[in-house]
Amino acid sequence: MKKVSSSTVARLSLYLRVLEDVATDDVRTLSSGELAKRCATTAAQVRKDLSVFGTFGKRGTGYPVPELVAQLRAILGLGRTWRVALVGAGRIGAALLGYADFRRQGFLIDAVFDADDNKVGRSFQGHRVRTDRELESAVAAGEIDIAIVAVPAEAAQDVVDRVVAAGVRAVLNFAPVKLRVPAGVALKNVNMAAEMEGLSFALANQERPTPRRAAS
Amino acid sequence: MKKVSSSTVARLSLYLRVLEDVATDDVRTLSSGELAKRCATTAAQVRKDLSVFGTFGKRGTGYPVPELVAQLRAILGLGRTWRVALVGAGRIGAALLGYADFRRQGFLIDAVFDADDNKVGRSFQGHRVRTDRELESAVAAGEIDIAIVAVPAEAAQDVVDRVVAAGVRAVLNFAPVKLRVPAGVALKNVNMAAEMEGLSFALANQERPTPRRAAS
DNA sequence: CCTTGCTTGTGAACCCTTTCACAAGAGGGG
DNA sequence: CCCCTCTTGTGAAAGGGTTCACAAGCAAGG
Repeated sequence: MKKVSSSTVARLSLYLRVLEDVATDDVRTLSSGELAKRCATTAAQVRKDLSVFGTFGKRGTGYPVPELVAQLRAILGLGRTWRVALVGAGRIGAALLGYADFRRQGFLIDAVFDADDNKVGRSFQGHRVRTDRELESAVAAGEIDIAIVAVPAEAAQDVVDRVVAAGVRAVLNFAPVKLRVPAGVALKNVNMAAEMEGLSFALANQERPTPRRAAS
Repeated sequence: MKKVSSSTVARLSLYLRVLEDVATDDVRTLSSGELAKRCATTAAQVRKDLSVFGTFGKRGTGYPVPELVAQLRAILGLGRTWRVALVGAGRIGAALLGYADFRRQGFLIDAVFDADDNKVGRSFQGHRVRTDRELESAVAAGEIDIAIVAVPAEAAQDVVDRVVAAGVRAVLNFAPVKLRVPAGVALKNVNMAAEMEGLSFALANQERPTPRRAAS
């Protein structure tokens, strides 16, 4: 398979969500322009993104919604359940445990770990917290596909090294640091602090009020 | 001020974190190469990023850590407190309320809103939840700088329209949709579902095991 | 004071992503 | 059956961001 940029994949997620949404309104077909409008992008971008994976549209008509939904789900690998381990049962970890969307999309949180012995043994949202020391063995035995790292920044690299050694090949990191993973391991970051600082930067460096007409 | 790419700003956040970290070890000076290594980027990238804002380094020596920390904090607008409104006191919202890092970095959650009358009046982490109907007036009166949108996808665009109309010019969106904001309003997105789907894509389309030596 | 070694700052080259523009194709109406 | 309109798929152009490569500059040691 040719190389696919991660921005393209991120947009496919959006397209899928919008398509599933309009499908419930019994829309049978949607043009790239319509889809683009609902995803805040351009028609050309939509077509380029989809064309990477095949020819799904019909000229003059647009894209058949139910078929495209099925195709996107297949492309994104959403046809199966992925087994997820959550490392770190702090506030963020606990919030994720209750995030119903995850299970709906096929992500099953299968094991929860924490290094704090006060948390070990307790249950959150029906998930019993296990000790950090069982991490490697449980991950290796449980055929975990994805690890979510929700531990303090200092501990994050260590955790990711351990889960990767235990066979995990996809990691979602919430710690505000750049993690190093070997080639062949997928890594995504969610860095709320950095996003907030980006907003801070934007506010601090905002141009003085443009009294002209606001653009779209 | 010239245009600054948002990837540059995101990296500045990382640099700042690393620099604050090494500063506690009483490191006085750090080269672009060292900083790059700790941020998983390149020396040239570090220098390019910093050069956008001025000349901070000394040739032959590197960057003076305490001074650069101060400069980065100033650039990112972290010298002051930003007033934040949280809209949506669900799981994610509640997790953010307890996120101590926010306050430490100068983000003060000043008001919490929810549309669910069962939540209104209750307190989370010392923040009393107010009714969604007070949103506009409270935001306008409270001189809120940043709105965090942590409501269901269907409600997100409406919320952002309302807070923008009430004068907010920076928004952090957790809903899994692309929001539209007028020019002059900064918008950042945190889309966990999309990140997970990106991992799913990576796993589903992973090359067959490369039995060769793993690259760095 | 001069030489040597190291590091910055930056134009230029490179690469990747997005946008443009248009030929090709589908469908509907007369 | 033909024409007209609409939309896709895609090469080519444009735009941005990253990497390269090197001159300029600072420090330390002899």
